[in-house]
Amino acid sequence: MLNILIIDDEADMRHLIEMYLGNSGFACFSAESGFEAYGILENNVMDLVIMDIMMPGEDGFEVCSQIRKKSNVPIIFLSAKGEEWDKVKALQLGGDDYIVKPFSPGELVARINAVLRRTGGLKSDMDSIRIGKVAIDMKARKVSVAEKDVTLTLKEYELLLFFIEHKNQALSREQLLEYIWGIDYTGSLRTVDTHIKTLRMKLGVGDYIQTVWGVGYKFEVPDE
Amino acid sequence: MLNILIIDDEADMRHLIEMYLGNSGFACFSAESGFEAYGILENNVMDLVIMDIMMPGEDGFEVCSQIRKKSNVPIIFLSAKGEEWDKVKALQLGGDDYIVKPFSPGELVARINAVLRRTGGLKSDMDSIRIGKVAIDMKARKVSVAEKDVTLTLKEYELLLFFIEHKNQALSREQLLEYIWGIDYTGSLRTVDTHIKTLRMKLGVGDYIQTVWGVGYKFEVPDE
DNA sequence: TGCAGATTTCAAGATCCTTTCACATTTATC
DNA sequence: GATAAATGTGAAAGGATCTTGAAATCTGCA
Repeated sequence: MLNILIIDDEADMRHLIEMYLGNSGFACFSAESGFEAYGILENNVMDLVIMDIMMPGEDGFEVCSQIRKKSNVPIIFLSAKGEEWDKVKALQLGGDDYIVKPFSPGELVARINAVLRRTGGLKSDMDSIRIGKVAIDMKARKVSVAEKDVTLTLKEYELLLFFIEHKNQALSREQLLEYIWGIDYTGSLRTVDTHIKTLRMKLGVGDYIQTVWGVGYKFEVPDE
Repeated sequence: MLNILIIDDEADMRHLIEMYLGNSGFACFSAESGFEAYGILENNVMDLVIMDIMMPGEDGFEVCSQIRKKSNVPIIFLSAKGEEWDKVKALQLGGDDYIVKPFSPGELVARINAVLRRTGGLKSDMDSIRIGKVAIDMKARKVSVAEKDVTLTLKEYELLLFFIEHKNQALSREQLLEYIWGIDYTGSLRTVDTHIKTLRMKLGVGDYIQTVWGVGYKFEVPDE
C-alpha cells in the first residue's frame, strides 16, 4: 500500500482526491497547508505528493522547494484551468508532473502511476502488458492481438487499460464513465455499450470482455 | 456499535432507514432538518451521516458544507430518481457517496459499509467469502461451488449474499423481499420460492438452504 | 470550410431474467 | 388416514437488459 499526501487548501478537492485514490488502493494523507504537510512528512514515509499550486500563504512552489530540501518524494502539481502559472518553474523546482483541473479519476491515477514508475516507486515497469493474446505497448500506445496489430481509438484504448487494471472485477457502466469519461460526463449510459462492442470486435475471439448481467462488464483473464 | 445520523424531512423515510440500519446493527440518530442535525453532531460522535438533498429550508448541500466546517464524518447523499442534482457538487462538497431513491436495504447497507471501509471506519474488507464448498468473489461477482463456476442471476446472487450475511438464521419471505427487492415491492410472496428453487439447484448438493416450515428459509453452514 | 475519423445517440431485435400460475408434493393437525 | 395449509416445481408470459447497425453529431486538421 503506497502513501500519498494531498496538499490543497480546498477541503472539497482534498476529499475528492482522497475518494478517487482510496478506491484505487492508495493510502491518503492530507494537509491544507505547507505547514501541516511538513509535520506529516516528518512522521510518515510518503511515496508521492499531490499539491495545489494556488494556495493562500505559501504557494505550491514554495512548499515544493521546502520539501525538496529534505526529500526526493515525487511531486505532482495541480492547477486550475486558465490559471497563470509556470510549467517550467514547476518542473525546475523538482516537480514530476502536473495535472490541470478538472481531471477525471482515471487521468489522476494514470499520472500517479506514471510518475511512480518513472521515479522507481512502482516496481513493475509496466511499459508493456500481455494478457492472453492481447499485448499492449504502453510507450508506443500500440495494441496487438495474437501478434497482429490492431488500431484502437482513444476511448477504446482507455477502456482496455482500465479493464486490465481492474481485471476480473465487475465494473458498472457508471464506474467506467466516471473513470474514463470523467466525473462530469452527463451523456447516456448506453455509450459504454457501443465502445464495448467495438472493443470486443477488435479484440477478436477470446471473450475477454464479459457482460455481467444487470451490473456491467468484466474483463476476464483466460486461464493460462 | 457505529452511530449513523439520518437527516431527512420526511418522517417515513427516516423511520424506514432507521429500521433497515437498526436491523443491521447500527445505532441510528435522526434529524428532520440541518438545524436539528447540528445539535446532535455537537453532542454525539457520529460515524456516518445519511442525508436527503431535497429538503425545505437548508438543502442537503448547505447542510453538508456546514457539517464539513467542523467535521470529516463521511456523508452519503440521498436523491430521488430523476431529481435535478449535481453529482460533482455533492462529491466536491465532501460527500462520500450518493444513493438514488428508491433503494433496497441491501444496497444501502452495502454502500454504507463501502464508505466506512474507504474512510477507515471499518476494519475488515471482505471481498471474498468461503462457506463450505461455496466460494464468492465479490469483486468479480463470481460464485463457485466445489471449485466450479456457477453463474447466478442478480436476484440469486443477492439472495445468496443475504443468506450468508445472516447464516443460520431463519428468514421469512417478507424479510427477504424487503431486503432484496426493496420496501416498495408489491408482488407475490411466492416469487421467493422460485428463486430459492433455482439457487438450490445451482448450489448443487449440500442442502445449504433449508426450509423452515411456516417461517421461511435458512442458510445452514455445514460443520467443518 | 470541408473532410475523415471518432464519438454518441437511437431504436429494433435478441437475449436473458423475473414473476406468475397451475398443479404436485409435503407437512402439521386432528 | 383425511384435511387444510404450506412448500416445491415446471412452464410460460411478461419485463428488463443487452447487442447491434445505422444515423447523427462532434472534433481535429488540412
